[in-house]
Amino acid sequence: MVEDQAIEIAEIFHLLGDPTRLRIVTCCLEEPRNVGEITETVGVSASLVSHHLRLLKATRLVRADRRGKQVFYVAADAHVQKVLKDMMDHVAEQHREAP
Amino acid sequence: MVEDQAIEIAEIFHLLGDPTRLRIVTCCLEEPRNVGEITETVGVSASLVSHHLRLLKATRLVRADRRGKQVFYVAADAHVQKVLKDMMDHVAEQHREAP
DNA sequence: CAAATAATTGAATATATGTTCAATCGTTTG
DNA sequence: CAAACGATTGAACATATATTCAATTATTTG
Repeated sequence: MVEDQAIEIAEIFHLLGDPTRLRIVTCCLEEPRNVGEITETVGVSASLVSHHLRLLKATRLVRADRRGKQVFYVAADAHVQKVLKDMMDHVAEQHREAP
Repeated sequence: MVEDQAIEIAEIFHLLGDPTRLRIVTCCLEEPRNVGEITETVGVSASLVSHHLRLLKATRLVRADRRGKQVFYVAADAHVQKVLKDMMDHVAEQHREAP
């Protein structure tokens, strides 16, 4: 892996590496969710959600789509889903090894 | 995804979210590498490598194995490899969409 | 147009984190 | 046993980052 690749990939991992942000991404993984829904689901302030969404959008981990007063966010693509799935498998595996 | 899961998974992403640490993991992904080799490959001080390896070992992303004066580290399991592969695919996809 | 709703923004802050440097530990070897 | 080598540790520090709060922007609706 070259330096540039490492930096770019690390940047994405870093974004997923915050619990609040990870839950935000997970929340709009299957279907588009507006900020209100995300706020409720994740259980933090709309302001904080918005700050995090800005970062996620900037790195294209989510896409935004305004419909009237509301803005809907959805996770970028299938790769992110696979990454999350693999990671859940990893965690499950770890728990099996050391319960 | 429940809160505990999110925290645990985020913790792992967080570890992979630092370029230096990501390169350390990548370095010992295929076969065990001693700290000297890692230091050379990644191009940072042995001290820094050691600090990062401690974190990676604590979260079981790598395993340590001392052989004489040297300590060899190897990435934990196949899931990590898959996660990295999916993430590389994601980055490649992004570049295809917006070159 | 004014009020209401939904979301964003910026400043401020407390905390976390990556890195460096010097000292120390464990193992081998002369 | 002392010297050498490889790796780890702890303290110190500068920087980055998550969160809060108040103010502001967009959009709809009365």
